[in-house]
Amino acid sequence: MKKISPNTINRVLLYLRVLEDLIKDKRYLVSSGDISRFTGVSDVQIRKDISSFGKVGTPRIGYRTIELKKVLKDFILQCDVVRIVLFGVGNLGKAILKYPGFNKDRIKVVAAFDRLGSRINKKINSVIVYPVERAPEVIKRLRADIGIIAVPKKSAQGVADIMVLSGLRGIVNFSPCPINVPKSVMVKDIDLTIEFLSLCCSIKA
Amino acid sequence: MKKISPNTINRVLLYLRVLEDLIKDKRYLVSSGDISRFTGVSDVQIRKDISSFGKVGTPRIGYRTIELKKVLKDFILQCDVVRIVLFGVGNLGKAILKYPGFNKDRIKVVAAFDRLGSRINKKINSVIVYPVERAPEVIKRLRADIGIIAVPKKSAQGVADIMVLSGLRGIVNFSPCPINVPKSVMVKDIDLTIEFLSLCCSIKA
DNA sequence: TACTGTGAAACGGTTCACAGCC
DNA sequence: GGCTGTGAACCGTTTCACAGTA
Repeated sequence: MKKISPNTINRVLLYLRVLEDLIKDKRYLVSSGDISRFTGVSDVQIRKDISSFGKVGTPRIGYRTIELKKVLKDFILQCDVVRIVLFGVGNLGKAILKYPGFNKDRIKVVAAFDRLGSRINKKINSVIVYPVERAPEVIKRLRADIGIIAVPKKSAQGVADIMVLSGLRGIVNFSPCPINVPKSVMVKDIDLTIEFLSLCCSIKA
Repeated sequence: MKKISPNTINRVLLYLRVLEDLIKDKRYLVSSGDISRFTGVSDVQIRKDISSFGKVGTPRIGYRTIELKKVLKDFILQCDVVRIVLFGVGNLGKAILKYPGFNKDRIKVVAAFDRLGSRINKKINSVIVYPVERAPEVIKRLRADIGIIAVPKKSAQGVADIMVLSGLRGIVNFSPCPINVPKSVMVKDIDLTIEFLSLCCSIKA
């Protein structure tokens, strides 16, 4: 069992998505070239990624979709469902609660938290909004894995602290500032401003 | 003039943000160690990044914030304001239109587009929603640089085609499928589902 | 022929170690 | 001492070239 890099994980998740679509369309064979066309990843890269999990394809034929899906899933995703909690039910938070792409991938927002009294105890898309104080208790009870920070900048670190205390092991941080957490907690920053500015710079080049 | 990688661009944008805060606080000197603490980037990396733009710091003292800001800005961001257009005014689109972080960084959403009659000709946060058909004309008139795809998966490629035709050179794609565009157009995919699943996998490791 | 699998080479980015400077 | 700047070493990832196979 070797360590597999975040980059590879992302790519494999793309392959899995393609495989699921193919299987739904009753296609049972696929080549690395096909997957390349669907994902934009080069075919060599795809073969390298897959071969690191064992020999699963057959030369001249390709990969059997169902088998490949099973192999990739076993290595990548032992968890059946991802339970996430949301901090901050503003515009962005609400959009996440209503995001339609999660269901089919077994991602489930199990609770939301906010400080504003007017938002608390409401249900949004059948997710209950709790006061922040109840976070540790609720998170432990619902056994959430990952938390989303969708609060204003100045509250971000405080929320992150609560998340760590509550036992979350992964954080997606939408706030435009880096947060400080123990190394054991994985953080993924998604900073919209930086993304736009960065893209803008790349264009000029 | 050397090429500078997207990674570096992202880091430099972080430095710039820190510098602006420091200058606002009337701090005129800063060391790479300081910036490291604020951004999480290692101090050596920071010095490497900065030194690729010339010798701007002074040993024993550090960098002068105002000067450094100017140097970085000149290399990174010649554009004064980024004009973006939004395709798809659903939950996510609305959240983007209301995102508060853009103003201070001179990112401006100049127009939005949708197919739904009920959304068209409304103003959201003082941005007008046009019918998709008018996109090429409006985009050219407003001289937008970058477009956002916030439409359902099945419409994503069609919207991307319109964007390319309209002359946009950068696309931020929130839809969960890769889009096909000429190499001259820069694409940044932000796939929420993949992000969550990926984080989940990293946790298990 | 058309595909997978893989060792080797090439590349790019990060870290290290230290020179230079005040 | 404390800081910047930089060539060299290091590491991981991607690409190349090709062996192997039905």
